[in-house]
Amino acid sequence: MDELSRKERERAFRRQEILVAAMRVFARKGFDGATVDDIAAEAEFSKGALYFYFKNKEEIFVKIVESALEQERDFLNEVLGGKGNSIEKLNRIAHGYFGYVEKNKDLIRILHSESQKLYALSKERIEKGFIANRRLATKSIAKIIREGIKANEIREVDPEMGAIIFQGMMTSMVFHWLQEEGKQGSLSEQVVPMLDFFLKGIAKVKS
Amino acid sequence: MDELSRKERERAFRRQEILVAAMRVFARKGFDGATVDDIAAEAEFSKGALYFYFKNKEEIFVKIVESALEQERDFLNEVLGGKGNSIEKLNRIAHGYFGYVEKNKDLIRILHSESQKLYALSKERIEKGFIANRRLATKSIAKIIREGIKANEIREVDPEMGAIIFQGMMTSMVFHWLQEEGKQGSLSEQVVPMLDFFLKGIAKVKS
DNA sequence: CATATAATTGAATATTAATTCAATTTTTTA
DNA sequence: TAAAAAATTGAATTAATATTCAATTATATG
Repeated sequence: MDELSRKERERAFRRQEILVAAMRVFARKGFDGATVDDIAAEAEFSKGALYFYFKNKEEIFVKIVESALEQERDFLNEVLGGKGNSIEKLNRIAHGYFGYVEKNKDLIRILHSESQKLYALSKERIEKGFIANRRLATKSIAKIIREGIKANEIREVDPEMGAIIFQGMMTSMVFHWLQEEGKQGSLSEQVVPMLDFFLKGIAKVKS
Repeated sequence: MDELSRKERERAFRRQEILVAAMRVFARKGFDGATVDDIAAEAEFSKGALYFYFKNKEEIFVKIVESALEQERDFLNEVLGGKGNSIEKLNRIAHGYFGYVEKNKDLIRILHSESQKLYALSKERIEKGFIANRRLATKSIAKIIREGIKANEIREVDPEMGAIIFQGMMTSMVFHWLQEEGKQGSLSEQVVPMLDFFLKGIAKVKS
């Protein structure tokens, strides 16, 4: 039983290795641009082995996207909680998000650039999952802004609108960073002044 | 001579028709997803005719991107000029841009979703062209913000940073709108409140 | 109108890459 | 350690689609 369990762990581990390798290749070349040979080479397996572990190329892609979805959900549940005043919370969300993006660069790149394929291949469940995640974030951020207004820390703005803009701003920063590759420093660095800009715009002016 | 010229006009017109049809197909299916048959069907020509007008599928794509580049340049040169105070100028840029996006939805969708292919296929010239366009816009917007600060219309912010955020905000709105397809109203409508949000954040508070 | 040129077609071919599978190697089991 | 099972390989096959081209039709020219 112990033996069996070890074998299963190893099999799962190899599956995972293949997925990680595939992720790198998809990030570099996109779904159509990446050949199964590319993925096999990156994973240091033969083509045939990939078909032992996965039904086909599409399944590899879908598994990657599925895991991305779960991971994102976990991340959101973690980062959207937390203590402090509203400004601190927004700050922590932004930094958390950028840290998350930096740690999962390949995954994020795939989600950004392959959104069409994602839509074409992924089952409803996945589609809905990502939408639900986004909504969850919007709602949580709006709530923080609303409380910030009550606590006199934030100007009178429409909380929903503020949340959407906050998210849009983060997205566009990530977008910009992904396009520039490694030409610049870390995303977190880049982003501190931008975050300040937003917070200054929204924060109650001291008088 | 007049005859010859008419023939040339017609040939150019047909080339253009093919490009527009291809644009629709690429927007829908991406470069790899779109087959030459798809494009031919959309253009109401046979496959063979496409190869009479263009060397291959790649050339069709590159021509589309090239024209997008020119068009964008023209648009920027037009919209970045204009009179009025700084807030009016920013307002006009945002509305102009959203109008432009709405008029060129397919093109914009291709540029957004096929950025990898674009990078892989397009020659340096094109690559540099788009970067130059972006820089041009950043510089112009920063200048407007700088003048706005001098004129006491805008708070003390870093003009460059403000410009980047302004662009990022517009980009993310467009991104959002493209993803939502026609589920919502026009982009311009959507965007008025968001623009206000940004302008209120940046505008000098009346006291 | 007859001939030459241009435009168009779609079946045939070439290319590329996904998928399969028989053979081989490695690991487990008894 | 020998037989069975699992894992792995890469060459052969299949599938999809880009490209070519000989034949056909339409248009221009004299």
